[in-house]
Amino acid sequence: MQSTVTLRDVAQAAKVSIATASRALAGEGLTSRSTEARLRRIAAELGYRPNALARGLKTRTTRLVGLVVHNLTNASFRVLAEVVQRRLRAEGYQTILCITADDPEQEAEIIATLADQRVDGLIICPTGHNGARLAALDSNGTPVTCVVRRDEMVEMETVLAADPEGAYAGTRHLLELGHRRIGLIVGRRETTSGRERLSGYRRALEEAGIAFDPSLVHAGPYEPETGLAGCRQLLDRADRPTALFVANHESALGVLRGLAERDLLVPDDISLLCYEDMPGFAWQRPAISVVDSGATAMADLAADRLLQRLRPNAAPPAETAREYRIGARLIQRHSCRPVAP
Amino acid sequence: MQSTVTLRDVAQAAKVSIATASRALAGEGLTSRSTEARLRRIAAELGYRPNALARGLKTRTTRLVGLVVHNLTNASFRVLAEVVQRRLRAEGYQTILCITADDPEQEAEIIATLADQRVDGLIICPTGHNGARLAALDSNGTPVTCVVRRDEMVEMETVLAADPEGAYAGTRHLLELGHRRIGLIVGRRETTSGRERLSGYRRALEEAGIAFDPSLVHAGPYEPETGLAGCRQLLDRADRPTALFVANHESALGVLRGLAERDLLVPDDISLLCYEDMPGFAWQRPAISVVDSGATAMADLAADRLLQRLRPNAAPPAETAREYRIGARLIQRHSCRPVAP
DNA sequence: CTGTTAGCGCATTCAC
DNA sequence: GTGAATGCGCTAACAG
Repeated sequence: MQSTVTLRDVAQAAKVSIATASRALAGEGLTSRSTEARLRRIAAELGYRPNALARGLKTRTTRLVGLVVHNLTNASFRVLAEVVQRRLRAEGYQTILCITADDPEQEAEIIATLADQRVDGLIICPTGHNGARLAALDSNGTPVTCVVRRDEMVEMETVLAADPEGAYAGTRHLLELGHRRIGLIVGRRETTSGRERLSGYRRALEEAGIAFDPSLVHAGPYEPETGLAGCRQLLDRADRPTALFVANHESALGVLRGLAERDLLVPDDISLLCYEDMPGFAWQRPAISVVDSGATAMADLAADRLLQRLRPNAAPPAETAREYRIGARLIQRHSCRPVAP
Repeated sequence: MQSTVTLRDVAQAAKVSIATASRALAGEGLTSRSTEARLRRIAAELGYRPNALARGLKTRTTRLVGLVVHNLTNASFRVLAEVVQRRLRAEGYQTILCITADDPEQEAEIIATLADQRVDGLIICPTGHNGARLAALDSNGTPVTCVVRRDEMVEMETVLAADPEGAYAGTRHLLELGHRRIGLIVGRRETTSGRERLSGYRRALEEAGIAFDPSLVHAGPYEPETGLAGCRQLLDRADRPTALFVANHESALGVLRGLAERDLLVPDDISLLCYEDMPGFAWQRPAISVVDSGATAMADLAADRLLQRLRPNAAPPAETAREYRIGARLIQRHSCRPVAP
């Protein structure tokens, strides 16, 4: 039992006022060299640690930031959590991780609680139903940075993947290999990524002069089951697609399963391209080609942006919130092959 | 700009003292029914939200708990993060998630920072090098619950998987299918799980009257590479094992890869059993049998234990810290088969 | 049942 | 360069 050594204890031990102690330990040359050193030593000996609550109450800054995501299963969120956490800690911030399950009500409650804790900032993948709350927070001086999804209701600093371009590049790649019937498994239209990836796919087809065939598209929730269902649906067609573009990342497992069910070999029988890289894809046999959406870069940029606005000096309130896009990259491995002539 | 409405604003608006306002909103019948209702209404109208910092400073309780894990890649940690987060939030606690990367120094810093924030409690998978700090925290009134790994240096409440029994059960299963040469890929001896799973494996062999052959064991860090290396090593033997028990969970990907390299079919050419279930295993083709170490149950129990000690009434300081074990379960899918006669 | 008074631990203004 | 005093927002005695 030793804890709870306060600034006053340090001051008493050093026979100075508590104010001096505070200044010495702040260490910005507000005290004499000697007392500063002395106080520092005594504080260390006593094991003094400033009470973050008291400090926060006084300074109105907690060095806490909230990170709000839908889950930790999705690879992007996982990367986001790890990267943001690390980046912020390097700058002396603690990360409070919260999970909304993509539920607006939970999200609302979480935002409120985070505000109660007086977090200094917030990085969030919004559900899209609490934009007003986020905007209020932001304009009250708590910077909010959105990631992965945009909240359509309101203008806010947002870091997104370049999904239209990524899906375009992926489809294009397949097209260049000679594929004409490309099945697409994608997220629902209600989500930014679902919509944007579909649009990239369509644009690539159009440019290639291929008519868009809605029956080649299977949209569904972000779950393996979607992949399995989509796979079956597409494979049951008389004119089976020669390539599958799995642009709903969580579906990949289901698609792999569906392909195995039909004893279809990748890439001999069918080409396979996925969206969003993850460790499993590279270890797969054959290793699966992907459009890497750049989760790490997104996380880093989100951290950068927030950190930037967190710095005391800066803070031009909002020259209209900017949107950032992280470019996608095609990573060719061994799951795509030219269509047989 | 509306924020920062304080208790005083509410009190003034209601023309009562700030203390009365506090009591009314606390709502434990310390005020008259009518004023309570009135204050509650006014507070809502004004959008009053208590300042968690001020409250924490006063009450010495923050409803913050720290969750410290090595990473978010490991399935157990992911489950831990999701479950603990959800369970605690249901009880009004926020979770501060921190990642140590299994590095004692980072861990030490994290523990200190968490203490600075005056977290009410801590759930941690310890590196094993900061036991003293954890013990100090605990005996200072901040309950600490360890999970997944035990800190050998010190007695503390700990929730672990029943790894010896799990490994025993898994090995036993393979034995009962007639396998005699069972390759084991496992974590390093320095880790609790590495040691314990190895011991379970050995015990099962002994009971079956089979001599332990160290060359059938490949121990290594928790990475896919370990699986690949182990797989190659074991498969290169003249007397190739007829079954592989992958008890270092992260290695599974590498093992799958290694098997594919050699064009070995599971379960026809070789049986495969993994430790720790994860979504991918069930979706694999063939679906992979596993010893489920019960990550969810562990997370729930850890949350239960901490919550229990967080309740105001309870707190018999420490009748010698207890250790809990979550039983493992064998889940049979389609990756194991009797050895050919 | 309600108001007054005192801090929680710290940073900071104002004197000296 | 240092000390005394003030208050951040809230809860908890202590009176009335």
